[in-house]
Amino acid sequence: MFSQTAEYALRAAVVLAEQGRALSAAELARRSEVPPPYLFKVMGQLVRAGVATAQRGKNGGYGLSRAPADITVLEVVNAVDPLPRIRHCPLGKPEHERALCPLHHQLDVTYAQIEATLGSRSLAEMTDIPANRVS
Amino acid sequence: MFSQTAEYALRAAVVLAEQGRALSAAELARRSEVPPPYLFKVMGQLVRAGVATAQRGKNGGYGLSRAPADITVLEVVNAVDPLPRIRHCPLGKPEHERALCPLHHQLDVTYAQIEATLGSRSLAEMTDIPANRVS
DNA sequence: TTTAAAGTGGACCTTTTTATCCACTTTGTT
DNA sequence: AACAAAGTGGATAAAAAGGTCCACTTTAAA
Repeated sequence: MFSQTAEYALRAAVVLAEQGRALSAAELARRSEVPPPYLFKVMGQLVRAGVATAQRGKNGGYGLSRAPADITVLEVVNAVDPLPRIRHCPLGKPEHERALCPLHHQLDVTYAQIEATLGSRSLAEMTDIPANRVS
Repeated sequence: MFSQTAEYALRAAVVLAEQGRALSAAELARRSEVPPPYLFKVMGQLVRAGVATAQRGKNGGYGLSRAPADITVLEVVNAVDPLPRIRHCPLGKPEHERALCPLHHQLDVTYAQIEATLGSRSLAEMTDIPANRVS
């Protein structure tokens, strides 16, 4: 359901949130267990989406662009693998142009639910710090 | 998010629900706009999952194995592309063996939500018959 | 009982996703 | 200024998903 890339992006983001500081790609890859060469790809997407920051050159590394409490799980997922929404019936059906057919409406409602759920959870809540843990 | 195969399976199932009778593969493919050769693959999975029935030989075709009101959207999705659930932390972390880390717990909660939502909707509700339509 | 319609299963091809590698650029340190 | 650590971008490879094809079996009807 969620892609492997989304899983990697979330792991890396949560590690950065837990550490509270920038980490080199090598260290971030080790801690998040993301294949090191692939981590560059994933982090590049997070940087372009404005979720992470990259520092090039010696002593460089990756950090979060905002406080963990201000970054949602949804933002991370959307940076690498955007949650789809169904705006038009996949079948060309003209009678479904204005209102989706019941099936696609239901699927879209389901996507909207996922968006709402993940959009209401911050990276801070995903760290192992017990105070932040929510059911 | 939902795979193309799941989309095809749902379309075909809803068409069968709307027609209320068995349809040949050719006619089902046409009405559901699923690539005809691929429809065999998809329907084979629905048959094996006990959601659809196949009649071979002359005048054969595909039908639903139960009344549309007794088949959930979840069953159709699970037949071709099972909703994953996270039971163990994808990282080997021993400290997460008993309780998932907050991140994977949250992802699993999200999957559970999707299951609950799709499990509460029947194929009958996905037909274009207004009486059945639910927000 | 032959025939032709219709689904099955397996091999195969294509596209997308996942993953790797390397030449290049950036930048702190000496 | 030179060097080396560290991220970037593009080419490439491997694996999975999506899609096609065909020889085969089943079955109703003539």
